[in-house]
Amino acid sequence: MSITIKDIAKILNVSHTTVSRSLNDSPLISQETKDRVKEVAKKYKYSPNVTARRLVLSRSYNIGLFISTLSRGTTANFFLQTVRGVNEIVKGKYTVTVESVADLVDFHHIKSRNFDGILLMSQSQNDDTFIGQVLNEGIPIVVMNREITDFKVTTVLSEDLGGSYLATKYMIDQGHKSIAIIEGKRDFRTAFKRKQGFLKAHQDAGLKFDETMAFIGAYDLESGYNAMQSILRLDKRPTAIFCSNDDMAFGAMKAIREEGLVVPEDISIVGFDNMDFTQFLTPALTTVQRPVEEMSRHGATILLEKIEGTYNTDSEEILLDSKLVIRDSVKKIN
Amino acid sequence: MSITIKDIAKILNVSHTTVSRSLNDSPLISQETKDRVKEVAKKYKYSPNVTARRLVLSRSYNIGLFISTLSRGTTANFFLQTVRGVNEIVKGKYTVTVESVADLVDFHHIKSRNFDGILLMSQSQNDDTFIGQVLNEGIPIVVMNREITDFKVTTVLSEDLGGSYLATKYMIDQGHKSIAIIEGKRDFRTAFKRKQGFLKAHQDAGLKFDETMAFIGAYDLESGYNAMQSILRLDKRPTAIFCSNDDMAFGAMKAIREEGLVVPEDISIVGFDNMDFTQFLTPALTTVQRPVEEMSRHGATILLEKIEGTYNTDSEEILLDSKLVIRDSVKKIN
DNA sequence: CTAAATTTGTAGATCGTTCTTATAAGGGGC
DNA sequence: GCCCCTTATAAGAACGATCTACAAATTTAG
Repeated sequence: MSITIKDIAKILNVSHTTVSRSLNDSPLISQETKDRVKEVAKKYKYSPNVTARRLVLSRSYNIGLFISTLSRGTTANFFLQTVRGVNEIVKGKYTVTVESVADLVDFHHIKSRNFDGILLMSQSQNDDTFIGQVLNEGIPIVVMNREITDFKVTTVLSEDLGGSYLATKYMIDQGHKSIAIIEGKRDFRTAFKRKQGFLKAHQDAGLKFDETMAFIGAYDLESGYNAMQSILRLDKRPTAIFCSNDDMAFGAMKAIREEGLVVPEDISIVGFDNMDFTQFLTPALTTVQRPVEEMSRHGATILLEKIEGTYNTDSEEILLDSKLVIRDSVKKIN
Repeated sequence: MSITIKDIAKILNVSHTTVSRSLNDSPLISQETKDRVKEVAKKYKYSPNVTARRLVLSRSYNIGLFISTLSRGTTANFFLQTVRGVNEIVKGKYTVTVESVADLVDFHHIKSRNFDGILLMSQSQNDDTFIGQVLNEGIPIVVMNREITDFKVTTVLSEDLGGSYLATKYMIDQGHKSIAIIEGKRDFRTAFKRKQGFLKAHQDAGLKFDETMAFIGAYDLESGYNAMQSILRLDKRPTAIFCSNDDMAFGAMKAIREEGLVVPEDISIVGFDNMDFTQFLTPALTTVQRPVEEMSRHGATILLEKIEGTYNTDSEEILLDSKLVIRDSVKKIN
C-alpha cells in the first residue's frame, strides 16, 4: 500500500538499515547519503508506519486521557477545558485516547504497551482502583484535580479548599452570618474540599455553622434548583448561599426568582468555577476561578517529562491557585 | 515483559500457531486443545498485543473522532454530547482518539493504517480539505452535523433548516412581524441553514425580511450579548429575536435586562439547541431541540457497520428530527 | 488391508520498523 | 607491505501476532 523503508532502499540501492538510520539522523551515516535518502522519502511521501515502530520499540506513542465519568457530575465546560489543555500540549507528539473510568468494564487494556502514560482528571474516589491498576502496570501517571492519599502519585490540584475559604470569608466579611451551602456530588473529592474551606472560614471568623444548613447537590443545574427550593422552605432562611459550583448556583437562582425574591437584595449567592456564563447571569455571579485548563496543561507537561525521563522534581503535589472573582451577587449587610 | 502466545506454546508444548488458533476459536483445532490453551491463557492473564495484531492485519482498531475546532464556536455541551455518544457505541471495540481539525498542522498521520474509520463532527466548510484527504486515503468516514455537497460521503444531519423554520413560524404565529436574527459563526454551515429556515418561514407567511435585521454572532455568550446591544440601538426595534443558538440567546437576554427591558413582555426571544440551562433561564427559553448525542450515536453505529462491511443502505444522508420546545420567552401579540 | 480423506498440528513467512553484529574500503603508522 | 583504526554500509534478528503451506496421525472407504 504505502511506501516503506524497504522500497526506498530498493530505489536507492542501499540497505533498509541505511534508510532507517538516515531518516533518524544517525551519526553513522554520511551526510551525502542522508540527503539522498531524505530526498527520495520526500518525493514518495514516505511516512513511517507507527504501528511497526510501536511494536519494535514496545512503546505506544499514546496517552490515555481518563475522566471519572462522562455522564452526571462532569460539567461540559470542565470536560472541554480538560481536553483542550491536554491537546494543546500533546498535539502531534502522541495520540490521545479519551475514556471514562466509570465506563471501563475491565482493566484488560490498561497495559504499559497501550499507554506511554496516563492522565487522569479525577473527580471521585472510585477512581482509586483504576489508579492502583495503572501503577501496578508501571505506567507513568499524573492525577489531576483530586488529592490522592492512598498512593504515591504526582498530582496537580487547584486550591479548592482555599477557593471556597476565600468565597465564604468574603460573604462573612460582607456581614453575612447565616450562610447555607449546596454541596457537590457525594463522592466527589472537590465537594468535600469545598465544604472544608467553607467550614474553616466560619471557624476562623468565630462563627458556628449549623449542619441543617448543608444541602447535597449533584453538580448539575437541576440539583441546585431543588436544593434551593428546600432552603427556601426553611423557617429561618439564610441570607447567603455558597454553591459548590456555578451550575448549581445557576439552578438555585432560578428557584429564588420563582419565589419572587431577588439576588442579591433578598438573598446573596456565590458559585464556584467561574464558567463562561456566570458573567451573563443577572446579577453577574460572584464565583471562584479555578484553573481547569491550566491544570490540564500542567498535568500533560509533567506527564510528557515523566515519559521522556526528564522529570525529576521531588514535589509530588502541584497546587494551582484559585481566586475569587467578585461580581454582583453578594449584598453588603450590617 | 507480558506473556506472549509463544510462552503459552512453550508451556503446553504445542506450536504458537495452535495457541493463536485456539484463542481465536478456529475450527482447525480440537475442542480439547482449545480448552487447555484457554485455561493456561487465563491462568497467566494473557492478553493479546494489540500492536502486533495491528501490524500483521494492517488494521488500527482505532476510530478517529474529529471536531472542527476545540476553541471558539464549539459549545462545551455540544462537545460533551458528541464524545459521549461515540463512546457509548464504540466502547471496548475500538480505541477512540480525539482531535480537532483546526489544530491539524498537516495530514501526515491521516492514513488508513492509523484509522479504521473516521467520524467527523463538522461545523465548518474548512473541514472540506480534511474530508478530501480522508476519502483520498480510502478511510471509511461518516460526517455528522453538516451537509456535504462536494464529496459523496455518508452524513448524519439534524434538521437545522426545519428547526429554525418551526421556531420562526411559531413567532410569526404569535403575531410577531418584525423579527431580528442573531446568526451563528460565519463559516459554520449550521448558521447558514438556520438562517435559511428563518427566511423560509418569513416567505411562507408572506412576510418580507429586512436584511438590516440580521446580525452576525460567533455562537458564544459574548457575541450574543454584543449583537443584542446593536439591536437595541436600532431606531425601530424588532418585537422578537431569533438566536442561532442558546448561548447567544443567553447573552442577548443579559443585554435586554441591562436595558431595563423584560423578556417576553417587551421583547421575545428564541434559541436553538435546547441546552440544559435553557429551562433555568428566566423566563425559560423557547428553543429548538437538536439531537446531538443521537446524531453522534447514529454516526458511530453507521461507521462501525461500514468498517465491518455490513453497511449497505443506499441512503447517503440521514436526517434526524429537530423539534420546537415551547417555553416562556415568546409573547403572544396582536 | 491398502489408499484416500479427514483431522490435528507444525514450521516458517509476514507485517515495517529498529537494533545488533558483521564486513568492506580507505588511510595512516612503522 | 602488514596491521590497525576509522568510516560507511549491509545483513539479519527481533518485536508478537496471523496466515499459508505442508506433514503426521487418525479415520473411512472399497
